Amino acid sequence: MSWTEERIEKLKKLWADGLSASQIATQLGGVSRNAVIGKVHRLSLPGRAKSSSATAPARPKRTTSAPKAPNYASRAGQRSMPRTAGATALKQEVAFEATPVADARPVDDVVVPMARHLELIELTEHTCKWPVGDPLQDDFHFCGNDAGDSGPYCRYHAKLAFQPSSERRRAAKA
DNA sequence: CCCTGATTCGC
DNA sequence: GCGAATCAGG
Repeated sequence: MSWTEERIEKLKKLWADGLSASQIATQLGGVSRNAVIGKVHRLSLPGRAKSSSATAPARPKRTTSAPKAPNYASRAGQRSMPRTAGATALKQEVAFEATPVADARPVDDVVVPMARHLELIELTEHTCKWPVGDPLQDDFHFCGNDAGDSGPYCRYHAKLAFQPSSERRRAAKA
């Protein structure tokens, strides 16, 4: 995909909201987190403030014109990207109010890539059991994405549920 | 292991 | 301009 005006706007918004590059990439769809970061740089958007390092610490620079055998066995086979299974895009374009108030987000689907909208009875031991919506509401459902074998949640929700990571506590509402 | 952003550079 | 590969760090 290419960087259309709309997609760039979305990128700016999400980046400004403090979402991680991978999360932005997931929501935009069709791009990797690297693409997002690369774009952020090209747009000259302010990156994440780093204490002092990470920026200009005399790097060895990558070996130019060198075969550089990529013998990174530990890095092989673990790309990330197509987490979207034909899911519908979020209702992004819609609400784009000019309200200066920044605390009126739905919270629940702000960072959720997609959901299979499974009902309780449809859950299996491999479906993400992350609840979406209000259990007291009729439209309550579960994420339902593959939760693998290491937990009750899919990768994203496992992150949101556990470890506050290090950065952004915003989106990770209780 | 998972993740984060930052940088370089071939395309 | 784009983004994969890579690096550096949590």
